[in-house]
Amino acid sequence: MSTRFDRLALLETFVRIAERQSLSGAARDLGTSQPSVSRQLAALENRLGVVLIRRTTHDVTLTPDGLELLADARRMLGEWEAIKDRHRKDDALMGTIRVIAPVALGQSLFIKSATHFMKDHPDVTIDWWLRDDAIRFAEEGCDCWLKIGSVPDDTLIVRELARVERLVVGTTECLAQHAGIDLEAMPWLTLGPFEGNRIELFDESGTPKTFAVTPKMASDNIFAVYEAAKQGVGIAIMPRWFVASDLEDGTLIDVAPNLRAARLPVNLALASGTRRPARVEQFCEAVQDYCDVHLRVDA
Amino acid sequence: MSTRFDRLALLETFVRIAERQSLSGAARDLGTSQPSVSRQLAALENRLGVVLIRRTTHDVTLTPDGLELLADARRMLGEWEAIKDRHRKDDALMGTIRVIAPVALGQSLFIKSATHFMKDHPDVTIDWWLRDDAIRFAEEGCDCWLKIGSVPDDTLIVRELARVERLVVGTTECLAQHAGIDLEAMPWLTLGPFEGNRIELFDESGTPKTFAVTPKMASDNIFAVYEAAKQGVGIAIMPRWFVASDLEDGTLIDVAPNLRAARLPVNLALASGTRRPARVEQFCEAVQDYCDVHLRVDA
DNA sequence: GGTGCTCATACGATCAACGTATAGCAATCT
DNA sequence: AGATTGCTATACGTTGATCGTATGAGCACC
Repeated sequence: MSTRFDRLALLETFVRIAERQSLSGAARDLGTSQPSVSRQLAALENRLGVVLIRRTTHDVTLTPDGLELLADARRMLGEWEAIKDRHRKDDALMGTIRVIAPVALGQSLFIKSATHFMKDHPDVTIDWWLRDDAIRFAEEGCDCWLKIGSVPDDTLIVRELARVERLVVGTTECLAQHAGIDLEAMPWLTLGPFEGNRIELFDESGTPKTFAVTPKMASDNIFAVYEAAKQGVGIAIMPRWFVASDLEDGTLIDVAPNLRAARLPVNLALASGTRRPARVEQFCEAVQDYCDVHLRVDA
Repeated sequence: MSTRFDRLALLETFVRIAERQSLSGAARDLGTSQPSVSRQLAALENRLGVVLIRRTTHDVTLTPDGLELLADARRMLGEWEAIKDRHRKDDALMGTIRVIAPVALGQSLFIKSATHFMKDHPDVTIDWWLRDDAIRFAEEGCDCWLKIGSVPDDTLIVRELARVERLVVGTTECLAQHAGIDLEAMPWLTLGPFEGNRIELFDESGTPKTFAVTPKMASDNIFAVYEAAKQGVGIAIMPRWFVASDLEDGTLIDVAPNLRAARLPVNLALASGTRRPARVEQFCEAVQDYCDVHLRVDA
């Protein structure tokens, strides 16, 4: 019974059901009928001898077994894609890439890399989700996760893209206004997630110096901090790439050229598995190349 | 057209064809008809848009694309098995495990581990191939490769099972016969693949001493060397596990207790991939456990 | 040159998966 | 509370893809 389904298709509809949290929704996505989806799910469960999805009339939830399968299914489907891609002579990529990136980086720096990539590959769609909270990689259907700082999930493959240099910047007006004042006593603009009221900077030799500051403004949004700094409200620690043009035209200046904040690693995480679809692989390379140019360690 | 085949089944028949080097042979194995196999292969080639197997009337050869696919296909099929196994509540393993082992180890030490495993799991079949020559892992359909010395293929996952201690042994008669003679001048029985006419031994401090010997016998078979040593023909370097019982009952004795040959690593290699069938995983564990008991570093 | 094997193609037959239609059910709306 | 809407599971007839059998063609070995 039901031994004639395409097993990969079964996994495909299962993943779709899990993502849409609905059988009929998945059917619409897949361009088929709801009974067909229902049958396929039943067939998969029969083959594995496990209930994957607990379904009430209005609700659909994955069982622990289903959750476990979800990651495996996604990986296998990716590998099949990779097999297909591998034998394509023309390198016209297609399909969709799902990326999760931190908001700040995702709406400014990396989006440029992504748009370049889409221009180069017209048939590629990118799902570009910007989120700062920790993600559960196994549950989200994500091909590529950009993250600042370490990646907590050790089932993922991690590639370090860069370690961004961070420096203290402010306007000349602001500095003139507080001339002669200790760095610690300056009006600081701090970024929530990475700094508290204690700021640590390193001199050329790498020895740390901590400053206990009372921030004039604290924000969880780097653009807000950036704007405030440009308005001359205070000084802030900013990544060099973020303020590179401002440093060039003098809008902002390097307040403490001999002091630097700790470099923040920017990582790229991928689901494990030996092969990935060509579009994912090439996208990662493109991001990496972009970082090598725009986030180079000595830039 | 032909979009209704089970893609994994397609891969399955492809692998079978590649292994049997024949369409009709694969058909016999799979319990189906030859035209069906022919159609499935054609369907797979159509889907990938590549010729996988060049077939004449009497000969069947894989194209480079086909060879490339072979490894990927095997991995994917293994992962599907793993998915199935993972959800089996009963831990009754089944299926067949293909193992390639060196002749000497495979016919004596490891075979015991394998038979134990088969007793524990009645529905598991083991293909037990003993070969000393280098194998092309990608081409052979092998789940688990036991090997002495390093594994040349870096696409494989390698686990070191043990580093076997090797010592110089001989009979008391043989020693008495050549009493007072230099170790170098003794009648040596050497094992081709690992020793030439220059033998290197290490003292307790680990400093090497080389001996230029003229072997009384050289063989590529450790059992031949072993028998010759037991007959008192000469002295030989033997792994401790191989002669453990002889050392206990005095049939052979440790000729140079302060000298040891270099420990030989025994490795277990697996095809890469994130998940393997439960039977493979458990077999590897069983082998590992067996080695920990019978090949422990200090034994 | 015959024989034995190979793989590819042609042709009905079968049967599994499809879509449509229906029943049952829960939550939300009126 | 009753009506409505959306959901999933089952029943049923149909379709069409895959199947096995039969056949054709080609190479190798005797």
